[in-house]
Amino acid sequence: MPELTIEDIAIKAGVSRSTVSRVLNGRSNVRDETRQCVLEVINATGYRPHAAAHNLASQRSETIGLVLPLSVSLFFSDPYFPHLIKGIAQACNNNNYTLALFLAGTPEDQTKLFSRVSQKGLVDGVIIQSGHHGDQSIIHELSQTSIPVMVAGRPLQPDGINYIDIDNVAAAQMAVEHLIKLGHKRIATITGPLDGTVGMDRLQGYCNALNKAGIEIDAGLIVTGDFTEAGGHTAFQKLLPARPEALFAASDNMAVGAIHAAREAGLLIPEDLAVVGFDDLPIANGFDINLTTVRQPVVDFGIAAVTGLIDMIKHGLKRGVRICVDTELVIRDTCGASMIKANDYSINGMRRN
Amino acid sequence: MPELTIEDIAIKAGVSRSTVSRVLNGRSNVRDETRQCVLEVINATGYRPHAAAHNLASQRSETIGLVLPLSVSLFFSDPYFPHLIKGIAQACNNNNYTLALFLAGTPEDQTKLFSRVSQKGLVDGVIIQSGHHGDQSIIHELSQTSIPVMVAGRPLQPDGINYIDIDNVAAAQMAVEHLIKLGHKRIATITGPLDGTVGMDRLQGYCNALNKAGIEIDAGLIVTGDFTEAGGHTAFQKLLPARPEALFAASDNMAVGAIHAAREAGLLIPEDLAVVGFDDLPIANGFDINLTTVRQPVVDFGIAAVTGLIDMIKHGLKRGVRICVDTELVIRDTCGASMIKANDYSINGMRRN
DNA sequence: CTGAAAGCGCTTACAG
DNA sequence: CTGAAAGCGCTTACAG
Repeated sequence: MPELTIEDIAIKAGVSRSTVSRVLNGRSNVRDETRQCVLEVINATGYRPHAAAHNLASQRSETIGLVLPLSVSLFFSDPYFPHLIKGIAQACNNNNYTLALFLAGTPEDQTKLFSRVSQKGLVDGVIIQSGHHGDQSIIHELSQTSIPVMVAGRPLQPDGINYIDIDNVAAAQMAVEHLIKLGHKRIATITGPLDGTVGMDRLQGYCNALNKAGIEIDAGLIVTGDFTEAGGHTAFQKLLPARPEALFAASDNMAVGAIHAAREAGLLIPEDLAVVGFDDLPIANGFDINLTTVRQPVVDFGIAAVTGLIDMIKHGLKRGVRICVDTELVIRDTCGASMIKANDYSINGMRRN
Repeated sequence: MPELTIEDIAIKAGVSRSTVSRVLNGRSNVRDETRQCVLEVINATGYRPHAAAHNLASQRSETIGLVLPLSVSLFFSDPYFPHLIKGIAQACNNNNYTLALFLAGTPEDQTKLFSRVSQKGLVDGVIIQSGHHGDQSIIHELSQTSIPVMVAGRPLQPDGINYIDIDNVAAAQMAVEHLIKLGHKRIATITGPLDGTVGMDRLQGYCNALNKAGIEIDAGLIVTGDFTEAGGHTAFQKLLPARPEALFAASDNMAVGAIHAAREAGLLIPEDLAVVGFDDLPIANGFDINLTTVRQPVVDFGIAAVTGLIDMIKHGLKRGVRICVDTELVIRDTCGASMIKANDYSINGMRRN
């Protein structure tokens, strides 16, 4: 088929370009009969407007950029990111936005990224994943431009920055409080990397729960992990001498690794070791483990990030927006029988301001 | 800073818009002195041309689309995809292309995808991941448009289609031949899903090797897996009664799962079971397993896909292009000592036509 | 080597 | 409710 323009459609429909444009953009000021006629021609010809022409004339690219900075090396091992991307892609599709992916592969990429992403006419808004220290500068640089930015995950210095996050402190606290209510005292934790807010916050939640219960914090029960299964395996081997009776792992991957390590050491789950994880991603780890864990709705998280961003794109840039997505404790088999219902623990209400 | 246009730069540099445009696009027909002067103004002002205006006037979007169809559910569990995306993103960055990601989340997405991707002025070319049967139609539809398409992985009906792949048959055959040379006869395999070419081809390679060595194929030694660690674990439990002395797993994830299952059954690796995997992704599984495996250079694969696509974008659409990326057998500890050097096995030369 | 001018294919006040 | 016209910010033959 020949490359049709809006002009061709106008002629075929016997109207002006303006009218075709109005129909295309769903404006209301078109007579119903005219609209039908134009739509018929569009459907018959399979016409789709030229994206670049539309973008130039309307000064909107209908494209959202997703920036994954260097430090997101977990991109390669953590199923979190595919699910996040799924949510973001889905929300983009539903809102007729195109998703542009900016993945920093090298430090040079990272520096070039800013100039590419902030090019006029390329993206209408940006979602950027918060990582560790090295990525803070690009977050702040982007947030200072005139283009709307939503950060996924609380950045280290959140002042004036729009971000979406779950309440990692409260979620971790609720997980550990569950273990405490079951009567455990020697509760260990395998943390995430402590150079990012996620790892820090979940450790804070662990400490809060112990403090609140009047249990002394024992450094021998805290080991730093890296969110991977292998990391959880290694970490638990380090914890073994401390003889924990319960474990809060800051990710399901680490929980699974730790459980394997515990079983290799002859421990029974949950009899000898009660375990709570964190994530509950849609595609679980399989195996024969039915993990009690904190569910974070990653896909919905991605959708909410896009929705919040589009809101700014359409209604004007804001600063200091915070979106909090709920988590929920999902009680399964790795903590033993329990009378406590899961929804006693859910953190209520998606809050925004 | 104000939104500068090419006009502003022209005025500041005391030249015409045409000349600024030539400098921006690296044309040679500009006096050196003039070029320097323009570049200085550009650097001083931080000017970047408006993407949409450039796209419209030049009829190039400098954007590549990556389509991940529905069936790529492995997207959520297989580290293959992040690495592929890394290679693609890196090559896009290096060639100053933007990467647009089209991820089909639902069957409705899948049908809408075609119309979005093929919109004029949006992408200059498309890379689409080959999956199983359900995705063949979108591959063929896209390949029939006037926009260059490169399929990642051989599609089921490859006629007239451009694709890039590794030689899965030869690679699997080389892995199994290694086991045969080590003296093994009862060689099992855990395959990938058999509704895609990857799983089919690696099984074919396994069969080829056995046939060539005059070893009878025993259906009891063949179990279908799903490329995941948990799947490999389950699959090996099914293989146990058949008492294999060696195993070719069609992915490293499955190999790791199988090794865990074997150890749980009291088998020693490699003494009781020699294992070869497939993938050797940059970020391995950790653990204490030093896997002998077939290395496929996924990142380079992504780069080659982009390079091949850009070649078509710049030098005209082609049909039936085939790019083959090399694999290599990497001998480590899971097959026992061996005198055979790894590079005796490499499949030589990146071939193109 | 450089500039004036037409054109890329849309959108959007403006006028009616 | 509809159309003529200007404009979005570039690129690219064409002429010199």
